[in-house]
Amino acid sequence: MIIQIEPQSDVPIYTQLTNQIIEGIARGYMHPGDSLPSVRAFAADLGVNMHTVNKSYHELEKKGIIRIIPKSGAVINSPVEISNNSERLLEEFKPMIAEALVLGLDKEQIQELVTSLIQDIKGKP
Amino acid sequence: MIIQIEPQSDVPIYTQLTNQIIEGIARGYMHPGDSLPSVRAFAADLGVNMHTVNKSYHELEKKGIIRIIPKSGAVINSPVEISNNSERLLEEFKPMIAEALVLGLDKEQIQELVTSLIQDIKGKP
DNA sequence: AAAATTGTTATATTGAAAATAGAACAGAAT
DNA sequence: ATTCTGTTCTATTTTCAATATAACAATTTT
Repeated sequence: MIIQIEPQSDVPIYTQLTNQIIEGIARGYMHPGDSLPSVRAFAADLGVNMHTVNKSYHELEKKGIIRIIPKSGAVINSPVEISNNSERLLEEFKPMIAEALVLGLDKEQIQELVTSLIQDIKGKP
Repeated sequence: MIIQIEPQSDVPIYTQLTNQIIEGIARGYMHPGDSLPSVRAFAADLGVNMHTVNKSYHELEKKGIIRIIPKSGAVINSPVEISNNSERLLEEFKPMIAEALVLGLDKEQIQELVTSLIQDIKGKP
């Protein structure tokens, strides 16, 4: 799985990494039960610092997407063992929905946008 | 319209302000053509610095939601005079959709989430 | 059993961003 | 004419992002 980091971006490196790992799982490049690379190996691979990868892993753990086993590694959780995050998801989605509405999109157009994104992600290639 | 700033939050004050203004417009508390308060008055009202409000206004202008008329004020744009932002919206939505998928939500559940948010916002009270 | 690898923790430094503060300017509104 | 507007400038403080080492203890590998 290919990760592309843009050091110049205004979005922090650890967030870029978090998002791309999530997208990689969503696309099926990685599966529940799989281990993520060690923070050191991954950092060396990406050319970033170990702590930057570590921060990303802990962000993923906070979201419930992986579990970090001390002195061992990071493992991708299966959806069934993830606690209910609908509350947090709602709060994360709200600003975007509001923005789309203000920009003039109606309900159907927003649903189309969501649908096309889901198909883009799930229709792997 | 009531704005609530949480200084302790990890999301910057100017972003909190931007999001709440957007939500306020989406909810119909403010309308296209309306003027936003002056940066000074708003800042005094919120108990924050003038430049923080100014930064929020420029963020809103970048999104196309308001226009800033030099030496005059900030005015809410109508949707029709907003250029096409679908490209940026797609990029903003993607990480959230991917996260929702990884957390185990299927297409229908995500659509439901979006629908409930839209109804919450548009069904004013 | 010994060596290597793991995540963790701690400290330190650098650079950028966030937020505040005060001041001054020129155009607009009253 | 006075006030108010957004703009611009400089400056400071604080926080965050990122890097850099180093050391520790437990797990894995050899």
